[in-house]
This record gives sequence, structure tokens and C-alpha cells, in this order.
Amino acid sequence: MGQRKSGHVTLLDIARASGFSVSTVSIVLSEAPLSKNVAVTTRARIRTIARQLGYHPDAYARSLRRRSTQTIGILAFDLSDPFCIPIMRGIQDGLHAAGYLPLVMDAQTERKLFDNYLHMSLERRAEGVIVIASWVFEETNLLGDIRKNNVPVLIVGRDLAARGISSILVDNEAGGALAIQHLAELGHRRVAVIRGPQEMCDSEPRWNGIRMAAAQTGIQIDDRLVFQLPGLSDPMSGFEGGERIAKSMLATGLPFTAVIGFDDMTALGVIRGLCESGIRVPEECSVVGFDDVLPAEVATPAMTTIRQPLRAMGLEAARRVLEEIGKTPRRRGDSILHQTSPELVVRMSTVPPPAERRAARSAGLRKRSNTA
Amino acid sequence: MGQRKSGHVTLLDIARASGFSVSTVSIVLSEAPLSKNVAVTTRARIRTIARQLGYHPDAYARSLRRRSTQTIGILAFDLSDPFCIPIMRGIQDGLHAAGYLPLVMDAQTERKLFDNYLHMSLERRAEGVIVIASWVFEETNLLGDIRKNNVPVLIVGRDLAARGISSILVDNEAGGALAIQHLAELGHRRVAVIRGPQEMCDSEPRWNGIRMAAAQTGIQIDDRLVFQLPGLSDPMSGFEGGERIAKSMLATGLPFTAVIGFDDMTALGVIRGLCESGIRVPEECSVVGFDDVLPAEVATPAMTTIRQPLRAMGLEAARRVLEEIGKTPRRRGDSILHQTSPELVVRMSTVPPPAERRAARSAGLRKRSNTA
DNA sequence: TATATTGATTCAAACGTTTGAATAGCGTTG
DNA sequence: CAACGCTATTCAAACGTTTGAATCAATATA
Repeated sequence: MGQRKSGHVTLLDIARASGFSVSTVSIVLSEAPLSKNVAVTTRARIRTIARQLGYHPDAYARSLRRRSTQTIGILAFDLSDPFCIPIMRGIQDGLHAAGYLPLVMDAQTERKLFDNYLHMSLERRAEGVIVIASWVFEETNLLGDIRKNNVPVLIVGRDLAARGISSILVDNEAGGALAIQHLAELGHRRVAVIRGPQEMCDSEPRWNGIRMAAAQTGIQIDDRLVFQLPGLSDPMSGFEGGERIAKSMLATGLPFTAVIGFDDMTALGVIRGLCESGIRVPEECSVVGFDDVLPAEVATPAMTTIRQPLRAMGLEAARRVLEEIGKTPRRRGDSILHQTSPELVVRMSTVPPPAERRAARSAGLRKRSNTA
Repeated sequence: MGQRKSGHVTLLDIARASGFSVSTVSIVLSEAPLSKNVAVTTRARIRTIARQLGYHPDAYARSLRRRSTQTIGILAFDLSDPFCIPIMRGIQDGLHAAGYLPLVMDAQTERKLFDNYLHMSLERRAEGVIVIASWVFEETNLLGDIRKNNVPVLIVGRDLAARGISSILVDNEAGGALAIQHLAELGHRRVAVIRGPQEMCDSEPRWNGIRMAAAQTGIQIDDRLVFQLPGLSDPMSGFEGGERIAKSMLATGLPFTAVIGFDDMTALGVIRGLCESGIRVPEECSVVGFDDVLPAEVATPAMTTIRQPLRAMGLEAARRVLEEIGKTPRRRGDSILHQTSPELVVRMSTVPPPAERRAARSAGLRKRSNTA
């Protein structure tokens, strides 16, 4: 067989086997412009031999010589968070179309791993880096290192435009507003809210959106029914937080007919907590989530939520980073914040509040979709 | 700054800036054995300059020269299937400990992408390949190509040992048995079953396990209450299939007090289908899943399921593939099927059947855990 | 004083590609 | 027949590392 010491078939192997020079073989197999000057018979011969031996060009040698790796580093803060997946999918699709390969890395919410992988992105000569982030990564100084090497960076899910990094994220304020408007339309007046952890940049604007839209729709939110999620990195922590807080809500003794969870996992936790305390969702209490991740979709009752256009955000991220690569370092655009529009997805976890139920039902207010 | 034409800082840059030769710089920065012969002052000088310029060794040049990439290709059939994630996590952890980098690729259930990525694994000189598979990939002939290049392959989630590929998967028969034994202990006698799609190798043994254990526990399964999932690649198809089949079950008019879903997504679909038909879970009907993926854990009621030790399977995969790499091609072990033990996780979706409920409750039979 | 020994550093070749420039053969044209 | 233009192919250098062997002082040993 064509095995040399390295175990992989090389151009030299094919050159020897075919009687042509390495150059010719390279020109043919890489379909270089020159290859149209190569005799058809030669081309055929070289090609068949290559196939026979199972030749695959060495990406390392090639990239070294071509000085381009066609690779973008994707640094996800935690792949086990279902939030990341559709974004990744979008990025991947965007890159694939342009012939780029995503170099996927999962930081597992560990700062050290994150830094490691950022290093690797540089060593692997990623031509750009997309970070899918939550709050876990404060200003790792490596981002400076990346800059120093002229690699465009982009972050999705967090606003670092102020620090000079292009960012893509959902319009949290609009999202918060959508949630409470939906509840208002259903007739809810007493709404409990779970805010996100302080470390997370989504928390504040989302809450602002809720507050402002509440004021507009005449809902007043009782401070005692506003809770805050602690900041832990485990994707289950949102769920457990929601479960625990739901019980705290009931413990206040205050009346409420709906809960807005910071995100879907939190909201699922709320549902669990309420059910365990004997409160039925949605009959006795409505629940709204945020994100629209898979578990929210397949839970029963299916959860009403504010969808983030995650895939689209990934696509946009890919588009933008490729665009930056095209430019010369000097001509790189300023870092921009790109906000995407959230979308209300009405499912089964929200209904009119108990008191109004009968009236509303006969008024035909309950249009809803079951699935995504 | 240290920018040369390539935009990345190289050894040559540091050599120039420090006055030493490229060799010395390399020896110092790569901490080669020879570096203990290098004067301490020299070492310090080189190191600080490297740091100043933001040097990162070029993985391409390095791998080319060292003839080792420290890379393992991980080919997941669909990252948006929550099943994949814990396996990946396990693989990643296993590789990381050995200083290897996973090259994650998401085939998105598309045959073409799968083939593409398999190519890439070869071009990127992955030293081994781990495939996380379901049924989608019949004998893609590229696997032969991989063999030709002496790259050890391993598949998790599918048994291809017969075709000469080491495989890791759960003991489906034992899993199926666990499910029905659990229901039997709760007192169920009329159990409906949803089998997996024919294309999937888990389907048959899982069903065998159910049948055999059913016979042993004296349960007889009515053929008319055995259904089969069609084989589609979308991760939601299991869910939708379950939902649809749940309604078919009810349509038979036959009595049943529990359902075993082929996997968690199917079982979640069953719950949805039953609820929409007014049947309450678990009060009127128990449901058991398989896999133990995140959505099953955070649904309410939390789902009783047969857990696959996914993370452990990933770890084992990493261990095994690294082991193979260590050996010379000749000495590579035969492909082995490694079966892992499933585990019953009792949550809230299973209770004694309606008729027995009262008796059982007073007998203290309802020990259960809420969370994982 | 010649010869090892050691310590600090450098030479030069190699890894597998790509590619601008060179070469050789050969027919056409002025 | 010299000059040119094709076509088909090869040369050789380069990409950024690593590393066995070489170099060169300076010191220790014979």
C-alpha cells in the first residue's frame, strides 16, 4: 500500500506511483489554475492513483503554505445549555456556505478551559473567533491577545460593544415587554417576576422592559413578588432556582396569577415548584419563559415563551465575522451592537387568570398554537 | 509591533528581537529537553519578549514537523439531539486529560455533511475518530478510507462490531427489562409499548428485553398495544411520533395503565398526547422513557426513565481510542462491543395503576426521588 | 600542550504543500 | 532559421516549526 512512515499518503507517494513530479500532482489534485495546462491523460492517471491510494491532502501542510486555515473558532460557554445549540447551528450553516470550518470548543462554564481554548484558537490560527457567552467570562485578558494578533472577535449573547467587541444579542427590553403585554391581554393583573442573576447582562434590560410595559398596560408589579436568581453556572441552577423561588412566592401569601421566569429553565423550575405545592399550571397560574429552548417546547403543558431567534443570530454572527476577515486590519469596522427581535410564542402555559376564565372563554380569546 | 506579513508573530520575529537564533528560541519556548542547557538569562529574555509580542506557536507548522496533531475527530450525528451532549462531554473530558483536542463536527443528520466531515477528519490528520451515531449512517464507504489511513475508529450508540468497528452502547435488553420490571413492581398489568424505528439498532434488543422480562413477571403484552416509531431524522420526530401514537393507543379502546416509550423524546410526546386527550399522567397512566436526557428531567411531572450512562460512555470512548493510538497499527486489538449498564431512574411519571393506588399508598410503596 | 568534557548556541534538514519561474519540446510565423 | 508562442512539465523556494548533529568557547583532565 501507499503507507509511508507517517502512515498517511502524500503527494510524493502519488508522484512516485505515477511517474510525474510532485508539482504536477499537486497542481492536478488541488485543481490549481495551472491544471488546465496539464494533459487530460495525465490528469486522469494522477486522479485515479490518488483515489486508489486513498489520498487526502494534509490540511496542516496546505494551510501552512497557503497561509490561510479557513477556520473560525467557536467558543461556547456551555454546550450542555440548550441555548447554545441553535446558535451553533446557525454559525455552522453560515460558515459552511463560505467554505469555512467551525472549530467548536466547549468551555463547560469553566474559566480555565475558556482561556485554554482561546489560546488554542490562536495556535490553530483561527481567522476569527465567535464567543457564545453568558456572564461567566469577565474580561479575560486573553481577548487582548487575540486583538494583538489581528483576529476579529464577535460575541453573541452578551453586550461587549462598549469594550470594543462586536456583539449580537436579542432586544431584551422588547422581549420583557412582550411577555407582560401578553399576560396583560389575557387579563392578568398580579404578576410575579423572577429576574436574572446580576452578573448577567440580560437581566437588567429584560426587567426594564417588563417594568415599563407593565406601567403602560396598567399592571403594577408588587416588589414583594419580584425575585432574583442567584448567579451559578450550572444549566440546572436556573431550574432549581425557579423551583425554589416558586415556593418562596407562595410563602409570601400574596396573590398572583402569573409568573414571568427569567428564562425557560427557570420557568420550567417554577412550574415544578408550583405543581409540587399543589398549584396547577396553567389553570391556577400562568407561566412565561424566555429563549424558547427544546425542553420548553416538549414539556406538557408546552410553555409560552419569548423566543430568541437563536439560529438567525448564529447566521448573523458568521456573516459578520467573515465580513471582517475580508477587510484589511486597518479598515475593520467599529464594533457594533446588533439587536435582534424577540418573538412571542404562545403555547399552553398561559391562560386568562382564574377569575376571568369563564368570561374570556366564551369571548373566544383563547387562540393558541400547540407546537413551535 | 511584531506583525509580519502573515499577521502572526513567529519564532523568527522573536529571534530578531532577542538576538538569538530561531533554534534557541524554539527550544526555549517549546520547553524541549535541550532547554535545560540554555542559560537562565537567555531563557528569561526570550520568554519575556515572546510574551510582549503575544507569540503563540503555530499549531500547523508544529504538527507538520512533529507529525502528530494531538487531535481526535468527534463526529456527532446531530448536536441538537440532547442525547449527544453528555457523550461529547465525556469524550472531551477524557481527551483533555490526555492533552488531546476534540475536533467537534455536527453532521446535522445529513449524510452529505457526515461524509464531508469524515473527509475533513482525515485532512486534518485526526489521529482517531469517534462517531456518535444513530441509524442515519449506513455503511458510508468513507469508513473504509479511514481504515486505509490507519486511523482507529470507534462508534458510540450503535453496534458495528460485526463490521469491524469497536462499539460502545448501552445494554438495551437490560434497559428494556428494567422498564417493565419497574412497572410490574408498581402493579401494572396492561402496558403499551412504543418500539423504536426499524433502522435503529437499539430498537430490537430493547423490545426483546421488554418482552422477556414481561414474560417473567407475568405481564402479557397485547400486540395491539405495541406500536412502532417511523424512522425520521429530526429530533422532534420522536416527540411528534409519541404524541400521535398516544392518540392511536386511546383510539384502540383497549385498556392500559402504563406506556413505555422508545426514548425520552417519544415518552414526552406520549405525555403530551395523553394530556391532550384528557388523560392525566401519572394519575391515570404511567409513562417510562429511555436515555435520561435533560428535557425528561425538567419536565413536570419529572419523567421516570432508563438512564444511559452517557458521560461514562464518552469517557470510555476516549479512553479506548487513545489506547488504540498508542499501539502500532499491527498490534491493534480486535473491534469489541462494549455494553454499559442502564439504570432505572424513578421520578414522578410512574405510580401504581389507578385500581391499586389506594392499597399501594398505604403499603408505603411509593418511594421515589424527585431529581436526578 | 593535547584531549576530553561540558555548556551554550546555531546549522541545516525535514515535515507536505503550493506556486512563480524555469525548462523543454514543438509547431508557426516573419 | 531565428524568434516567438504554445503546451506540458518540473525546479526550487517558501510557509513556521523541531531536532540531531555541528560548532565553539571555556574549563577540566591526562
